[in-house]
Amino acid sequence: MEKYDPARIEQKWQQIWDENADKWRAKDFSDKPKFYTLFEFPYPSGDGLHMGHLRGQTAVDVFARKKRLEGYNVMTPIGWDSFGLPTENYAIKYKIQPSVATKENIAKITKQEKMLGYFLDWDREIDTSDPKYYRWTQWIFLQLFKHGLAYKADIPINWCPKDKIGLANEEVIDGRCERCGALVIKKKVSQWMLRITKYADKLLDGLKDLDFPERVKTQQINWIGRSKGAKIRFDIIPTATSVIPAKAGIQTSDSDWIPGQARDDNNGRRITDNKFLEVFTTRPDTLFGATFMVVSPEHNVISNLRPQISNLHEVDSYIDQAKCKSDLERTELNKDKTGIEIKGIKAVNPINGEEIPIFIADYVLSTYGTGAIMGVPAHDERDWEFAKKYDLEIKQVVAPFYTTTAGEDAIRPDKETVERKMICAIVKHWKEDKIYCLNWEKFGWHSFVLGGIDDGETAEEAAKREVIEETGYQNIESIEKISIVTHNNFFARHRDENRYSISECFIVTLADGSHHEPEIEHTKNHTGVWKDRREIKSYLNQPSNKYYWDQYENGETAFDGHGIIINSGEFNGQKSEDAIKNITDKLTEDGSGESSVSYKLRDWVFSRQHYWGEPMPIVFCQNCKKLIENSKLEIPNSNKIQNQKFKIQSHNFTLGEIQNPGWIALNDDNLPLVLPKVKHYEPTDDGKSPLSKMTDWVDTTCPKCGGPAMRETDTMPNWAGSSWYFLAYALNQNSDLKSQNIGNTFKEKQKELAYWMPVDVYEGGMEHTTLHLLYSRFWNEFLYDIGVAPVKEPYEKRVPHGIILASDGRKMSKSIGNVVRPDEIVSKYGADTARTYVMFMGPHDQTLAWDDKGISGVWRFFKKVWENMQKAEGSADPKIESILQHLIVDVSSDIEQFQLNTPVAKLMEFNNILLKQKTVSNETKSVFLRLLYPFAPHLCEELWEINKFDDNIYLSNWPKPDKSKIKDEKVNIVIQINSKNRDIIEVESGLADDKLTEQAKSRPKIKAILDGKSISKTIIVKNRLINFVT
RNA sequence: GCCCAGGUGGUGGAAUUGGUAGACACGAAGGACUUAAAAUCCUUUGAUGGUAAAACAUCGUGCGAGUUCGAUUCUCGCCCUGGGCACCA
Repeated sequence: MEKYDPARIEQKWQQIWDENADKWRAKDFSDKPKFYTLFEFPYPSGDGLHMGHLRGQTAVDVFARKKRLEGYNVMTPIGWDSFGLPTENYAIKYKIQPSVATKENIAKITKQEKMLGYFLDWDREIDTSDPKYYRWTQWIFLQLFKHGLAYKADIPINWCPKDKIGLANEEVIDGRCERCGALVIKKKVSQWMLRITKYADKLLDGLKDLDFPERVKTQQINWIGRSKGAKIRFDIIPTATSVIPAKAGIQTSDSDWIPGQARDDNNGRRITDNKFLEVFTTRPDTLFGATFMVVSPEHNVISNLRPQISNLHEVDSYIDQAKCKSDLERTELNKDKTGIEIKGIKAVNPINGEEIPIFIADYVLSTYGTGAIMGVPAHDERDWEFAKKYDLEIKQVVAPFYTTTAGEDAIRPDKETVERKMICAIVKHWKEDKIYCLNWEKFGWHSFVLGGIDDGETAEEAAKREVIEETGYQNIESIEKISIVTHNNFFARHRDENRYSISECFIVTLADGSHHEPEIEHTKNHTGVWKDRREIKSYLNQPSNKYYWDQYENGETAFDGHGIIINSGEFNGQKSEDAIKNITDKLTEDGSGESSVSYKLRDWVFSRQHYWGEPMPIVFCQNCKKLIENSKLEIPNSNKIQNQKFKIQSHNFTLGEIQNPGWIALNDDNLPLVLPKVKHYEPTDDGKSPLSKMTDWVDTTCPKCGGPAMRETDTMPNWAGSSWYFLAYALNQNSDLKSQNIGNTFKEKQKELAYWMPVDVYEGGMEHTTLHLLYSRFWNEFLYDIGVAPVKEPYEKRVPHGIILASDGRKMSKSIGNVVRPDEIVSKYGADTARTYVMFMGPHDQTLAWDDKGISGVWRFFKKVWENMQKAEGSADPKIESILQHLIVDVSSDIEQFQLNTPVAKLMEFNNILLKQKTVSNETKSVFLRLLYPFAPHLCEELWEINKFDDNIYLSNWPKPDKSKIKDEKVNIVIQINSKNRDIIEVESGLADDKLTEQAKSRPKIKAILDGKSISKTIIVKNRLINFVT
């Protein structure tokens, strides 16, 4: 027998598979059922493949190889996501053309891919930076534009004032430029945006039927963040000292628009009015509690009302400061809220006419809702903090409501309900860390001191009186109110009536221990007990008391739950749920608000001021701009996605062109708009893409009117190319899509698309859940709406993988120097070992720290497989055959669920059994090799050949279990007494309960323990355990 | 801070989804083979107590409570680690 030599056999089989690719590669319209597997295509960086690729791609290859043996026509395509920052930075640093660097990197990674022995559809290879590919990306962008889903807006970017370049978030470290360390500021830049928000509901609905892990769905749902509520308009009035001149110097334009959900109409324009401030809230029921308003620093109310603002200087400097902070820094809850009042104006609460101050504060983001909020400190935590800091009124309008619906305290419909005003007192010991509690023995209640408020008495007076009466302690040192009032509804057994209590809570500190025995009339239902502070939480069993204790212990906070409306005029007594509707209705009637839906999802910033990306196939034409603006054309307001044409004079304009006056799409025939070569890849001093320096490229003619026009010099973000690549694979464009008319080709390839889509399994990193996965679903749904994509949802099933950390538990990073690369392992142990070990390391969807110590285990495993599979043929051992059938079932279902560590363990276990055998039957060898094959294809292929089995293993069939070979088995049954393991017996599987009980009781050990005890209960779990409870 | 995960021996992990916790593998210790090393093979390996050795007993799945005959698994509260937070891919 030769030695196991992976280097030799891996090369040999890779060549054979390559030469016979026709036999296993995906074919359009094969007789076999199709199966489309997909992994996230790699970014061809200079570093080559990393561990994440190895993990993801191996999992897909294992799965796909099994599927092929099961008779599917499996596609596992590969391509390159090659536009992006790292290559551009590399180009700047080494003065190499990005396209050249990309080609080199692709060649390098291709070699690595082949070395790992993956079955890949190389005939479908794509490259996002190839003009043959990106002409389609450009075409899709134009479709989005034509359908009114692309628009220009002023969006802040990270700007390094020293280097004079825009920075990616990643390039900003602690608010400073990664390269030069200068403080980064926000600079507004006119950018292309995609209206993904218009697809928010579709993206939510689409999730329902998809086979995505729950956590992926939840994360997308939360990211989209749909919330129902109301828009409410607060009039703005001048304070006594200033007067607002009508519409003074106020302009309405698109550039005022801040992305988000603040729009009423569908054409990207915001109706700006200086006379009111619009807020979005999910809690219109708290409107009476609004005691101030806050606008974000970006809000246009500031620029619109400059003449009225009396402290402009202060306001402006605050805005400047806010520019330096990221959203993350601004919203950090533990940080001190900052803000200042805008003096000279006030807002009027539309529900009660109250005049309230307006603040500017950076904890309000311009990107969510309308960029302005009503401050309801009693019922919102952030507002609470802000109000505390700036000493603003806190007005409770919702009372926590505790109602008892079960048990002896449940409300009884046959009894009268009596409303009472109550107090609750947390009585503190004068010296020790103890609280005085009441134990209502007869009723089972544990509470603080409770009592009613008598006529003519204030709540505080009542609290003092009740404390003295009920506890007998005479001297109160201090009394302090907890601001939130609660409502409670329950059956009061001690009074035989339903009680509706409105309860206030006081913290009463005793001065000393001077004590008179309380009168019996006050204490007949309960006894008083001093409880240690730490025991209180578990001692109390009255919900409102628990709430008060929580407020006392952890400090008072806003009550943000639903409850009963108070201090709200005609809405008093309503439940929050009803008041939300009723107050919204009232506002709608008055014209000062309406119900509305808001999303956390924001529109997609689609521009980059960089070189290495897809050029935007669009030009700016002054003539056309004037033509459109002078036409005074009304922009239709429709939710439908349609490609509407608008005729102005002799020209047809698309919806996008009407919405973005002057911006004219290139004709399809002019695609691709090829990225021109430039001398320098650095952005210009004013932050524009290096393309802007190429005046002979920028200056062009308008495809619409033929007049002079300028090209857009921004490029698309890296996400663009990856948002439709799954369709590109199905298009199989390398075979016959050389030079056809772009606009029609998608339609001509409908059959191919319909055959392959949707992707059956999409494997990828958890870190892509909210961006790439959502963006690509958006594009696909859009393409579906315009009749290009055959299915609504592109991915049937999503399988996430966890990242592989370095052995030190940190992310692998070149700068730390803790990177391990797949190459190193392959060259040492071979591809089969590398593949199998990375599967064996741990559950596929979990984060793992790399540890190369374990590799030798897989290596030894394969050496033993090598020997076992070359043992002399022997007759089949029925015991081993039986175990083998279980192995088939287990390995099959594990692989199907992408649980790829356990099948390896089970195969090892079986191999260890074979180790003890002198001979192995051909049947066992054949099944075992096929089960191991997806993990270690080269090894199994070689052993298949050595055993002279038919054909090649890659053309064989996936084994099926043969039930007739499964023998009746013995099982071990644990005998427990009171759930403690006491003994274990072996019986035949499926033994009847009474026989098992008998056998178990007859065991001497069990007998001894059970002696003299009576068994109250016997619990039997089939084939697992028997438990005697005494 | 917000959203989503995870926490089990010295290490990576397993556990039929509420039923023998630690499969499989690494590492370590001892032994065999060898002039020696590597490779290979055999034995032991959660902790503590116990025994000459066993038997056996107690504890043990981040911490604290709860539900249950029984909890790594379910519920609540807390601590820690990782992923994402919109211009990295």
